[in-house]
Amino acid sequence: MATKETREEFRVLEAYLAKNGLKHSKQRETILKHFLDTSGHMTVDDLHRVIHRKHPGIGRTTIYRALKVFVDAQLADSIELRDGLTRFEHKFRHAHHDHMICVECGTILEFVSHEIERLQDEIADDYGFSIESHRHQIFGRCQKCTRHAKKKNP
Amino acid sequence: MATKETREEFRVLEAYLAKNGLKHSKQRETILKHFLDTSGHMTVDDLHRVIHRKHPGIGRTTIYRALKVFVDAQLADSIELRDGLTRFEHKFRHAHHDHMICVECGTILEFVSHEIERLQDEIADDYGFSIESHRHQIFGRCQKCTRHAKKKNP
DNA sequence: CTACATGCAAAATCTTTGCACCCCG
DNA sequence: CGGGGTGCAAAGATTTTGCATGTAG
Repeated sequence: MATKETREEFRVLEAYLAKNGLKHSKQRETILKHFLDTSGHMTVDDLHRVIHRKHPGIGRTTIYRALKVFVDAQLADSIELRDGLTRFEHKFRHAHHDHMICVECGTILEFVSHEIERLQDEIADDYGFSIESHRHQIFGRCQKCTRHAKKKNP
Repeated sequence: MATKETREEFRVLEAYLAKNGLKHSKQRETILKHFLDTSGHMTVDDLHRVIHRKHPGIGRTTIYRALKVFVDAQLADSIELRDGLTRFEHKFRHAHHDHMICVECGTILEFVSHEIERLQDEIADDYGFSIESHRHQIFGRCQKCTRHAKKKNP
């Protein structure tokens, strides 16, 4: 587990707080630590569960608010799949990508295609549309679940 | 406004109901008529507002349930943007497409790119992932709103 | 007559807010 | 000390469910 000192993300957060007249707080630091130490695409509940074990004093509300700050500070990205839950992933030094989601086991794969991004820009251009962001999600079955399905229903 | 008789969608619904042991109902027919006569990407509330004016007896719940049936019957597609509302669009004889959403005025443009779909299939293939569906949404400013923005902040 | 359909109200779910209290700077 | 931060409970918002009643087949 990386310590506070080894992670530039803490400095980024401090800088963001300072620039916006916000204050440092023990809770936000704790939440950031756990956010960074949790891999993948976590929901507020995932994070709350983990944090609450060690820090029963930190409530869900604070986690919601902290994550909003992290997103604004460019440390986190929020993504929404089809289950109504907002998930968060690391953004700092994590290049843009899109997602493939297994409807069977919930695994989330990341993919990038500069080709697709280029075509997307072209299309937007044709419409005179200026892109601000996008999301491209593919739902289906991952390799493992596809194999299982074949075994069960050949 | 097309009448019931001129629209094959009613026959598709009947067929679906029959095949699944469901019953015909006046309400579902009314909802389908208004769904078909409403263009674009409507929320349950949009539809309810319109229908309730003429048929105060039809409640939101019934509209929710009817739309679920329409989706199963392949007459409608549900889409979710970023505002937490589920929208519905016509699917029957309406080819697959994706969406560009103006964050300023809410306009929704549709686009298709066989190139992108092909690349998408290729990528999924590389991962051994079998696609079931996808959504590709581009957020930004439409031509009109881009022009306005330029005028205001040149 | 049986099973599906409907409509109201209540429940469920995720997220945001109000408010009193706390703590950083 | 003043203004942001926190945490609990309550409020919001959208969609689903329970239940008594209606009605298609």
